[in-house]
Amino acid sequence: MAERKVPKATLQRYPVYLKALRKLRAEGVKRIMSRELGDYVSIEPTTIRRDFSFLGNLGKQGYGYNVDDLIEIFSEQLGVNFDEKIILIGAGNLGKALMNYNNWNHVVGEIVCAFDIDPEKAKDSRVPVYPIEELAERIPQGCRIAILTITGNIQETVDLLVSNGISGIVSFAAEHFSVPQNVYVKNVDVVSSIQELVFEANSMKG
Amino acid sequence: MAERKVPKATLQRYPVYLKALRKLRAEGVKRIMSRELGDYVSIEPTTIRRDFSFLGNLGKQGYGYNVDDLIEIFSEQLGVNFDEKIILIGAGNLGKALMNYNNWNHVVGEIVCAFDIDPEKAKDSRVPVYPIEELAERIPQGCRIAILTITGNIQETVDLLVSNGISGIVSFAAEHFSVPQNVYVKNVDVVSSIQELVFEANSMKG
DNA sequence: GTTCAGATATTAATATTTTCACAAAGTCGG
DNA sequence: CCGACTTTGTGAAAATATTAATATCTGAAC
Repeated sequence: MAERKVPKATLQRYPVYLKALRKLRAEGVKRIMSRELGDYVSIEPTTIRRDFSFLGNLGKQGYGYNVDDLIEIFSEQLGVNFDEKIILIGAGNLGKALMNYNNWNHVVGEIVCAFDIDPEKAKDSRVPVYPIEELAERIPQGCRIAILTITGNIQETVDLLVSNGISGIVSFAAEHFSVPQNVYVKNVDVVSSIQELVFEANSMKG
Repeated sequence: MAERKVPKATLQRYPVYLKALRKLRAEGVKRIMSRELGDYVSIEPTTIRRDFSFLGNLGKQGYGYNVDDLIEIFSEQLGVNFDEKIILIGAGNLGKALMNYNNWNHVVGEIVCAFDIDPEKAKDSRVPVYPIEELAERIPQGCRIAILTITGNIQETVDLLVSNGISGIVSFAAEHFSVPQNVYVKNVDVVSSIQELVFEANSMKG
């Protein structure tokens, strides 16, 4: 029952659950039922139960789920307790905003250091900023995940990251790039998001 | 053949195509086949052809697609030529970074103005920042899309936006909120994205 | 104890999305 | 201008994902 492959669609909802559960716990909720949680995050209770079932028998019939237990399991699964070391590529406006993002630690590891073509321009940052050429020597041991906020030389930079062991990239880059099969990319792209919304809005009108 | 409802999954790929096509054009590519484009963006050629088919007969048999034509069509569909007026809610670190984001204009409209609880703190910004209470009177004519970068009072703020005609929200907020059926929300969440990557990375290991 | 209401876990049914397979249509070299 | 070749567009099949239905389990009340 556990250990089955988690569907992609399900995986995308896990962080939503974790966020909601944390919020609920902060409000003092100790126990929750799939229906309540469903109302809270706008997801069908049935979908929630199935999503949970991939991680084991998390609930009890006639009772629901223990909020603390769920948080622990999801935290584990989503890397919160692994203290993931993350590097940031690009220390411009956006990069700085990400470095200063509070609530970052203890949620999904931390940004350990940053790299930029011009490290001087980001002197007042919370983590060390190194020149991009020093990536190979400066990259932390076991680092798998990079956040990309640069605007030029994307493909070249991505190739460099991949050849240095990065297997997950969160990209803010407007430009497209290619990666090998075993590397995962999540695009965090405001422009694309807006484009989707515009398309939706326009098809409503028609 | 056109005018059929575009599936959600397809819609999410349109911005990917547009980005890739722009890149290809910049490289001098005039014409492309679904297989090539598929290699480029890691999407099956068949999927690409079907995605395209919702917008009409864009290609020619035995030839492929004209890159310029595709770009024009996608730009149109995704609002690039509509000069969409966008408002920004929250003028903190992230909000400022978004305002200063270059390449913003001519890609999907522009941020016209911002709103914040404390407009004073963002005096040096590129667009006017108004107090959130003035939203109703300051919101631009025909504005449909808002970017949300605030951390508290989410639901209340969202309700205000919706009641003032906003039908699309790009949210950077960590917290979940509810919207009516006819309002679309795209969540842009770095932390969630990283969590997904960590989960993937961990299931690779296992 | 025993019963019963209530909620999960899971099987079956439905809906959506992707892929296959191929006819139709246009290209391009000669 | 022809005809072999290529690539699209699309119905049908397969694979995924969601929802409905049901069997099963829990815990509290009596």
